[in-house]
Amino acid sequence: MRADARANRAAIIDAARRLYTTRGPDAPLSAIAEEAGVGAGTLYRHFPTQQDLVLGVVEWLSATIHEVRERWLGPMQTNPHEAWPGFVADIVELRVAALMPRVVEGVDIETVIAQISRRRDAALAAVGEVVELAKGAGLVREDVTAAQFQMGLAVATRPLPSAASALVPDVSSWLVEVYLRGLRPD
Amino acid sequence: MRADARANRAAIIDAARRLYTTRGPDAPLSAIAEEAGVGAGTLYRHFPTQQDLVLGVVEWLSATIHEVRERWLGPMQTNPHEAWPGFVADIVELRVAALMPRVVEGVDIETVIAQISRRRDAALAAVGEVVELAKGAGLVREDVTAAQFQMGLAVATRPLPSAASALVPDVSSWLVEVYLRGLRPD
Amino acid sequence: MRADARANRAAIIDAARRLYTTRGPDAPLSAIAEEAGVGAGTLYRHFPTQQDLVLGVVEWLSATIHEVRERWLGPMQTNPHEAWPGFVADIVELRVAALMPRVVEGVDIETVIAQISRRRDAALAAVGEVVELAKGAGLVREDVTAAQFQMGLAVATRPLPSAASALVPDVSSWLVEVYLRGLRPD
Amino acid sequence: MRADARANRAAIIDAARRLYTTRGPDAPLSAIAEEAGVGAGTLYRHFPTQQDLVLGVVEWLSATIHEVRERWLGPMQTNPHEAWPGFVADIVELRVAALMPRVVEGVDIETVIAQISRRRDAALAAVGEVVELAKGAGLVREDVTAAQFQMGLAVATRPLPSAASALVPDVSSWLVEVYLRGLRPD
DNA sequence: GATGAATGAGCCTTCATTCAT
DNA sequence: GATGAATGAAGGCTCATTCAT
Repeated sequence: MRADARANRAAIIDAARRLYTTRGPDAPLSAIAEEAGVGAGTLYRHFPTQQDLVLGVVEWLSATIHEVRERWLGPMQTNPHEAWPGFVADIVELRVAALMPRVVEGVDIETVIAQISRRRDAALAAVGEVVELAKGAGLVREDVTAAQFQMGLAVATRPLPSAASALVPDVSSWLVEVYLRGLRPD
Repeated sequence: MRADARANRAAIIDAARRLYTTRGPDAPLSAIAEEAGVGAGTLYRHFPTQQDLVLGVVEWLSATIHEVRERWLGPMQTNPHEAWPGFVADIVELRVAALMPRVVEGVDIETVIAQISRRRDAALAAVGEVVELAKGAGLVREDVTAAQFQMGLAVATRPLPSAASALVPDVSSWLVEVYLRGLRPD
Repeated sequence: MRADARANRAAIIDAARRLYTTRGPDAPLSAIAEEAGVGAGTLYRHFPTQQDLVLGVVEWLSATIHEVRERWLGPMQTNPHEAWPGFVADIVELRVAALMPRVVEGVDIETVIAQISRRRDAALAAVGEVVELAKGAGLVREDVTAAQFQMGLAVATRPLPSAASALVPDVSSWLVEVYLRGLRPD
Repeated sequence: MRADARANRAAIIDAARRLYTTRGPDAPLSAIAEEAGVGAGTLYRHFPTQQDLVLGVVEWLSATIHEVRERWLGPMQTNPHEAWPGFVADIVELRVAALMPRVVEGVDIETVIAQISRRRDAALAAVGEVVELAKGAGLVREDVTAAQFQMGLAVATRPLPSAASALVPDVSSWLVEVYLRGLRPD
């Protein structure tokens, strides 16, 4: 039954990610369990504490960031000015920001930080490689760190309450543009 | 008891504003009542529905934005390059962003939008006057609207979970800098 | 200001009577105060406890029952068979039953009974006079007491939840007919 | 835990029925839960809305009415005059009336009526069979419907505030007698 | 005397978490 | 291992009652 368990684990992480993204950070655990197609008990078997679920989501995030980096490392070396917006778009697509609140809130931070950090550092290193190439191409100031870049992007793309978009259509992509422009050297 | 009631009303709005800013949009109403130094029933007398509380906070916000504009209109005419960062800092200080989720979420939007819009438009007009001066001084691109400026600032300064600041110290002010740089004409 | 106070007192009793009749026994005291056009404090000044309000309503009831008796005593002597249904209809109209739950529930019965009883006895005596005439005309069995008659009528006409009337239209008047028929001697 | 759940469900219905009968239609849900020996959450799992609890009680009522009909159908055929009061007493015993307010009030009537009606019609049909036998024996007028009979009985036996019985001892059974007498053909 | 604001207890409801099957 | 039922602690809200003006 090892295969079932593994599939369940993956389903739960995916469900958590989707629900946090679509329904916000207050999605009930029961909804996650249902979305994953498992019972509440199963969720707790796999992730006894919130930290564990957080860690699971972080693992998924880290792995996916590596995939993005794989995809764009070549293009960024060949033609950085053309590739850069595509890379950024793919990172934005991950909705890191939407996950962040749950990832960080309501959690014994001392405990989780240590567990997260390795994953996070690996992901940041992957992002950093691309950012370095962007610096080389004059797309990003020299003093910008990978962590700053990633965090800034996360903040800029945090989902807005739907009603906000009514006021300023497409804030998010406008803001990413402004952000990227602001990152450039003078 | 008219004076007491008015004081209580103001205390509740202030408490709501502070708690939404510090503890996030899920601050329990009981906490707001306690912070305001009133009973739960008093909160309900003044603000029977969430909309009413939201509207109260929006009113406070609108009034305060006008004060900020009063303060900076002169300096922006005299010496825009020096005044601009100070104006922005004052707007940031209002933590509009921290209030936004509650202002927009979990509320019968159709109903409240109409009531809010007049206040909001007035506030945006006030902000807009200053932004126009900034455009005149070459600090902001011509195609930026007051709504875009304000919303972008709000998103950039939305409070992060405290743990996030551990990773990138002072993200918010760094991000505001990047944002302002990105707003400039090429 | 004696006149004002008296008018307020009457307005409160009338409001209580109307609200208990229309909105049921759970009408909030604040609604009664509003219906009476006075503040909550005024209601409490006149009727410090529920008993007092109950007593007030009972007084109104007693007085009105006497009026009904005045109106029908003559006709019942002249032409009892014709007058009897009219008398019953007038008593039904008082909606004694609708008031009963509040009159009797949630009240320190030991205390209130003593205060009520004199009024009630007077009212029952008034009803009794008419009932005696009905007995003389062969409309009511000899062993029926005024209290039984009144209470039975009250029970038979207690207001039904509105949805119940959908099932059996006009239950109340049908039931009063059956009741009156059941009261007759064999 | 399927067995436990079923037992809990039954216990909740029984508790609701008993509390509505004894403490009136305003019995707090917490009291029902306690009486049933379950937590508040369990009550909500089984009956997420008031409609659901109402429906549960109606189901119990319908089933029990059928049992009563089973018990009396034979006797009513053999010896209707002797059986009739016993049948009526058993129906009275169900305290349908005590349940009625909750069954009908404070409920989205449009929604629940449809769900209830089948059960109710079946129960009325069962009662109707016995009533027809009573008509055949000259105990009930021809124009009385099963719905009228049942509703009249319900109204006549609705529980009185305890203090009312002090005035007229045993109103309920006296009233049922009068009611039955009133139902007879002239 | 009248007013209506303030209070706080109590009820309804949701949801994270545990546990029997 | 999986399931989903049970639990109980909050939180939202109402309303009887008190009290300052």
